[in-house]
Amino acid sequence: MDREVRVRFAPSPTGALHIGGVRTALYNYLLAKKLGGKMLLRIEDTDQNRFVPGAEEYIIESLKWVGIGIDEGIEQGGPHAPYRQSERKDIYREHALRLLNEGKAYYAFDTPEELEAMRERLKAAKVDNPQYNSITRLQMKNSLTLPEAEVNERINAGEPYVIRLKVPRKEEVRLNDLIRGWVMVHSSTIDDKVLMKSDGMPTYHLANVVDDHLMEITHVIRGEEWLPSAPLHVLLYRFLGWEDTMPQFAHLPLLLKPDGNGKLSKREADTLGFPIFPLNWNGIDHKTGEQVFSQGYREAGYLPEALINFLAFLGWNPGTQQELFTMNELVEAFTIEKVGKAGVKFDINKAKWYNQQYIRIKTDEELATNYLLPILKEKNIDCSPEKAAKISSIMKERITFPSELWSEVTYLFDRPESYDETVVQAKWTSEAVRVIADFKQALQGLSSILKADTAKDTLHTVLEKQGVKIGKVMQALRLAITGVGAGPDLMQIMEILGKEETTTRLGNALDKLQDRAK
RNA sequence: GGCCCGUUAGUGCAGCGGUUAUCACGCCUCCCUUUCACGGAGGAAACACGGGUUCGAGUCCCGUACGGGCUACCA
Repeated sequence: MDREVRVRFAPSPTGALHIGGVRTALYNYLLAKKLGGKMLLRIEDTDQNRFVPGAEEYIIESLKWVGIGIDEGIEQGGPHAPYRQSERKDIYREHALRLLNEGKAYYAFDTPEELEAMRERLKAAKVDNPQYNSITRLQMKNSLTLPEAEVNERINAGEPYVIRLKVPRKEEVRLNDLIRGWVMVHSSTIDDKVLMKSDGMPTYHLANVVDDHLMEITHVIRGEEWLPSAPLHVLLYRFLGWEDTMPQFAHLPLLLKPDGNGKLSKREADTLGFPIFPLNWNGIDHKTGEQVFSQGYREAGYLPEALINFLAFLGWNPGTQQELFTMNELVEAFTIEKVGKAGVKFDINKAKWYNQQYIRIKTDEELATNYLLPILKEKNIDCSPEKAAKISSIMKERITFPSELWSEVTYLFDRPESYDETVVQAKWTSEAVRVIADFKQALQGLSSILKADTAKDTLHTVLEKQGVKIGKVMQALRLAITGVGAGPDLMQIMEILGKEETTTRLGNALDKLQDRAK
């Protein structure tokens, strides 16, 4: 029974794609590629109340950005189209009816109020887990308790109804999870789940099982929140006669809050100051109805390869000591058995570290054209590609986000207006002033272009002549040129600034700070 | 409450019956250096607890505690 490996990522378009969803998609993708299989994207839009316009496009764009390729889905089509569940209603209905005819499901007419009353009644009677099941269904309004004639009458009259699964009273349901091993659940703890809602849409459970079977899915990799209902799904496969081709299940540990307890939420991410969505998202809050904006990882300056590497290591580890993996290397190294079982606390620091690593392996030109130049253009600052590459070169080992290519060295584009007071007080000495004055003169006497090497030689000549050690003046010199006390190599900065600009700045500093020397 | 899943340093992990318990992030110290970073060398820091099984347990079993998930005509 050698089937082609087929996995799916099946999000609901109820809003932006959560970062945990990206990880789930990633693990699916890695497994598919590792095993030479296919990755499908299926949109599970069966809840009409929670449907959010734009969410589907957002999901697609997010996956593209991080580099998770889809083989079959709404964009690329495929042999099992449509890949949007709302367009497959007839298929689900057909299967629900089949279960009905075979006595494995039944119609139920109970109103929400009646269901609520039933739960209240059971709670009052100290029942641990109030549910619609093999016992309680006998007291409810359904095709098991009502005469057939009445059932038909109600349906023909257009009365709302749902179709429920007739879960057996006493049965052990087992499933062998790829990550957790055997999980056993007694059918008495599973209730008679609704399969078809009164609006004609299937619930997740039915649609999921039907589609996974029809789409020939071999591995279901999803979040741990689905583990409790997995036995129900096993039951559905059995009732539909599909048990021999039932996919293998793997339930991923959840992403938890960095501190405290609970699963990672948007609210928590907001207060801790890191993104929860891959891309910027403009949406409306379901509860308040207000317009809300969330910054995405992309816009916050995270590189997709860094995000992927970080996410891959949240709950998975290759067992070696390699930390940096390209997508292809991840594919190569991935095994589902190496996925951990415990919930994972989300630590944004590690993501930042990965970002640094990936920035550093980019070429100066890449950094310049993809990040620095666009920023400068937006700020209306003129800069040659060569100069931008040079700046990238001296900055890339010092930054976490590409935006810092500019923000950390704004003095390369604007002359300092003021000087860091603490540095002035500590380092602006009369000795330094003498050296800077001489250095300025020497620089002016230089012919043509200023290179870092010549700047250094020139400085040393002055230093030697005056008998001053370099350590005594460097900070002051840096202050004069940049206005601040720290930054990349000063000689490189002078080269970038050029002779004219450097000497002008030295003159300015000498002027402005002339009374401050100690 | 009930059901299910889990528990190695602050965080992410390695370990798959016998190790001085691995590596990385973060933190601290020192070195390098014109500063800050980078880099290098060190350091502090963990098997939740209690019972078993075994010559031997972080590794297997049971219990407790703690954490998480589910408990909808949401996914």
